[in-house]
Amino acid sequence: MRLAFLGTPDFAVPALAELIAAGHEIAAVYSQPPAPRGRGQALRPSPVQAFAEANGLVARTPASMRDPAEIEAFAALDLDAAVVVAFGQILPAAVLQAPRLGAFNLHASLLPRWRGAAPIQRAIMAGDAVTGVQVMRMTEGLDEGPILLSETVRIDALETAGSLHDRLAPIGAHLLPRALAAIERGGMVETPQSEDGVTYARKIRPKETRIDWEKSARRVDRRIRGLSPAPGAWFECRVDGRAIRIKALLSIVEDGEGEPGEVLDERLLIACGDGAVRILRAQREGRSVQSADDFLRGFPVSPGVRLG
RNA sequence: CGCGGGGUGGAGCAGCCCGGUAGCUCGUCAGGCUCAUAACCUGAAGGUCACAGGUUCAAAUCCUGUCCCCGCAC
Repeated sequence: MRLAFLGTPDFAVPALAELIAAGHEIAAVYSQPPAPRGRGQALRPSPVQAFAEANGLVARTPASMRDPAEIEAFAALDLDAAVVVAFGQILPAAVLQAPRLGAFNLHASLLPRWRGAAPIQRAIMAGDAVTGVQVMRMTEGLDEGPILLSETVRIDALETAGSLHDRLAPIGAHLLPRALAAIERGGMVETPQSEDGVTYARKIRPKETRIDWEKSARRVDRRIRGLSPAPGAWFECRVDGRAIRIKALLSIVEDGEGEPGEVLDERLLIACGDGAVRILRAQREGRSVQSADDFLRGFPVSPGVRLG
C-alpha cells in the first residue's frame, strides 16, 4: 500500500520499520520538527526522523498539520492509508480523511482506558494488572476511534514504564501490517470502543515526580516504576546540610513500619504511610543509574535517616 | 555558546582546594575457619588516574584543549 507514516518518539520507530519490512510504499514520513533539546540547546531530530533518514526516507517536519498548505500537500500524496504512532499533534479531519482507506493509529493501552499522551506510565501508576496495544481507526476525537486489532500484555511487579514501553513497541509494530492487510482485503472488523471505563492518560507533570512518603507503599512503588526511567521519581537526602536529589528507578513493596520517609535498614528499605518500599535501582545527581548495591557502596544510607 | 556534577585496578567511591611512593568498600583468585549468616580470618593478582598538550626537579592533583557520562532548566 502507499502510506504516510506520522510518528515522533522511540515508540514509533519499530512501527515504521515493520511497515517498511512488510513492503509498503512509504510515500512520506512526518515527524515533529527538531527542537533545541536537552543539555546545551543542541538541535536534535526526533527518533523517527533520524530512523527515516538513516533508511533513505525524507522526513517532513511541519510545525502544524493544520496549515492549509500542509493539508493540501498531504492530500496530494494520493495515499491508500496513513499510519499514526505517537505523532504528538492533533490531526484535522481533512488530514484524516485524505487517504483512500483512512488513517489508523497505534495506541499503547486497552481503550477506552488511558486515552491520551502517557498511557504506559499511567497504567503502571494506577496499578493496572494488564494493558496492551491496539490499532484503531482515527476519528476526530482524542483516541476515540473503533478498534481493529488488540494485543493484551500483563504488567508484572517489577515492571517499569521503560520495560513496558520496550515490550509494547514491537508487539504493536507487528499489528500494523496485519491490520493493513486485512483492511486491504476488506475483511477488517471495526469494533466501537466501550462507553464505559473511559480514562485519560494525562501528560506527566513535573509536580508528580517527587515522592510523597506519606502515601501508601503500593502507591509509592507504582509511582516509582511508572515514572522510570524518565523523568524518574525522586526524593531528597540531606548530607552536611545540603539536599542531594536522588531518583528511585525500581522498587518493590515490602513489610516495614516507621515514620514516612524513615530509612529502615542498610539496604534502602524506606517506610511509607502504610508499609515500606525497598529501592532496587537508584541514581543520584551527576551519576549514572545504579543497582542498589552499587549505589550504596558510593552513598551509604544509614537506618534512622529521614528522607524528604 | 542555558546552569551544574562526574570520568581513578572488574564494580562503586575517596584523594584534587594546600603537587611529593595511588587508598577504601565490594568483587575475583588461593588458603584457613564455621552448625550457621550478603559470615569471618590470612594472603595474592589486578591501575597508561578518560585523551592530548603545557607548567614543574616532581602532576590523579595546577593550566589549556578534546571526547564521553549525568542532574537541573527546556
